[in-house]
Amino acid sequence: MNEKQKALYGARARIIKSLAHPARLLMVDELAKQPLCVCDLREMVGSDLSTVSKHLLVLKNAGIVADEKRGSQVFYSLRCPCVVDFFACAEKVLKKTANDQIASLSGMGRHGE
Amino acid sequence: MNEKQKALYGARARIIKSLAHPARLLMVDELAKQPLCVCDLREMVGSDLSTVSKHLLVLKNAGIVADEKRGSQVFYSLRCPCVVDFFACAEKVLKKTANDQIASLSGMGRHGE
DNA sequence: TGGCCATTTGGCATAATAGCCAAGTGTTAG
DNA sequence: CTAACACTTGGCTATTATGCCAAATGGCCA
Repeated sequence: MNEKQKALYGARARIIKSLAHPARLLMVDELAKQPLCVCDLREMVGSDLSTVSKHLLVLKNAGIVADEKRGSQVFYSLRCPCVVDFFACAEKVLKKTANDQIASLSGMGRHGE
Repeated sequence: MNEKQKALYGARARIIKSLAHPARLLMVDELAKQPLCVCDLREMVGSDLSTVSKHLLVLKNAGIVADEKRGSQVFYSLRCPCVVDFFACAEKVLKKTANDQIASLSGMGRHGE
């Protein structure tokens, strides 16, 4: 892995890593429908407000969401809607894994495992 | 976030998290072209063999790759090629971030920042 | 069988994350 | 000005991830 590759994959990894958390995925999912303020998201996630705020900072630093102040509230919105496509792929992986497990079970008598 | 959601987003997060590392992204990128053995990947990544092996275990546990023993070697292959689509989206995020930064620079005189 | 090769596993030190509470900042209302 | 609200930041601890070395495993060939 040369310097150029290190920079390229490092940048990609930072973005993907910012999504790699259940609460942040939920927030992205909700923000795909409409912009929401922190307190809305706090209710959905169910964690401490400071925790939610920090998760949003992670997403913001990665360029996933944008923040906009409206009065005393801060609304977050999805900057790149393509990230929700990650869900479909994750679902495919899960489904394939489940299918393969079932297949290996029904094939047990014939070719071991 | 109720129990059902927790399970759903937790499962998705586990998959995405398994990809959230530069070395693993490189390996996925290479495996998208062809199956490779651990020693091939070790050369590409440039880390210790044991490190590469552990990265592959992470990907395997997430269902991203499959392993197949051929003689004394172990070949890994991509189980769900859709994961490479993550790259395109990550690229979009990076590009948009770069564009927005340029835009904010040229707009500086007019609306501050 | 002995030895070599490819790979995995154990162990450990270091670093990064997560999440809570408490304190700080900024905004609106009275 | 003060109080209440929305949010962010600091600080701390617990958990998890990373990556190396060394040792263990499994296959292949003389």
